[in-house]
Amino acid sequence: MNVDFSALTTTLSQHGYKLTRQRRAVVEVVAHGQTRLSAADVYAQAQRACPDLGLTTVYRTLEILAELGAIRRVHLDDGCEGFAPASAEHGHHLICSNCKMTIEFEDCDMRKLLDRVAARTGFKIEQHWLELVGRCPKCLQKAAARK
Amino acid sequence: MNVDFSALTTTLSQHGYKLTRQRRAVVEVVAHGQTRLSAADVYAQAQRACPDLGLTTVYRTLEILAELGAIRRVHLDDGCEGFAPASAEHGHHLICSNCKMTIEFEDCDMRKLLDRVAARTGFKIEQHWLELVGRCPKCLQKAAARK
DNA sequence: TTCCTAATTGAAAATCATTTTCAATTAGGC
DNA sequence: GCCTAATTGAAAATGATTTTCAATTAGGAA
Ligand SMILES: [Mn+2]
Ligand SMILES: [Mn+2]
Ligand SMILES: [Zn+2]
Ligand SMILES: [Zn+2]
Repeated sequence: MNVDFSALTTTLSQHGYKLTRQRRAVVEVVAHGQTRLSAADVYAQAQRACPDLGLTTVYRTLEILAELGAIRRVHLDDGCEGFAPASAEHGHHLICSNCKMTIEFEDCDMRKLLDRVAARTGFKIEQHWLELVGRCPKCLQKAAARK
Repeated sequence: MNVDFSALTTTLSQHGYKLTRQRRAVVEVVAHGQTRLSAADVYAQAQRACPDLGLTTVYRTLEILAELGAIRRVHLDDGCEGFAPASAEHGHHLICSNCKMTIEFEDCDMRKLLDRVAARTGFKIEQHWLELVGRCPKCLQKAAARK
């Protein structure tokens, strides 16, 4: 389900990127991330493994990872909420509105919908962008128990 | 298809907001907007009707309009791209990747998709967030003519 | 209409996230 | 181990958005 740490570091070097201590630390955090992560989040977590990490490097590394398709931006109503691990080439994210836990899902059969909108508007649709927000099982359980 | 100017000003005052010259100018621009608009875009256009308009007021007014559901944020891969008029209570946007022309569409029958994801993940899905990107008819035509 | 007041305004300052710059460090091919 | 281009972090720059605050104003009350 999650991005694999060593697969990612391999990908990085295959693309000519050096495997620095800083990049490893960032990849480590991203690969095991269970929620969407802002640059600051990643910075805070990765610094434990790599105290002399700079926020600048976090930004730079996240950009590389996004380019490689290992992470994807996640948005909510009020703006960009950060990045989430992306294992699937074409995946979408499902975010818990309470704890922000984030899951990737792949099947998104929207052909009919897309065809309909294309026919009606005359657009040629190139990409779609879908995000779901809801309550994760844990948060549902907690809410139920509280009553 | 578009948001109605006078309907919007009425809504504003019904919600206790004063109808200032500045707000009228912003609403005017938003109501007739054919593309997604950033605060700076709105500022530039609205200033023609209201030269002493301040950017601060544009931000404040856009926030109110978003609250009232008259506009909706639009995102692209690389971040928040601004606001688009939202006439439908539950609508989504279709954006031309070339000219940024933006159209709202309402039908989004995703029940099956949502049910499937919910069943698989255990999430209780509360909202979905869908955006389509493609080429608008005009841009398609131009591209075809160029060959 | 005129008055009054709370809401609204714009300029300037503050804030906040992100990007750029640049000199020092370092990964990894040789 | 050496060398060099890639990488790094601190600090400065940038750019968008928000806050502050004194002056203005819309619109209800008289
Ligand atoms: Mn999809
Ligand atoms: Mn929908
Ligand atoms: Zn949760
Ligand atoms: Zn177009």
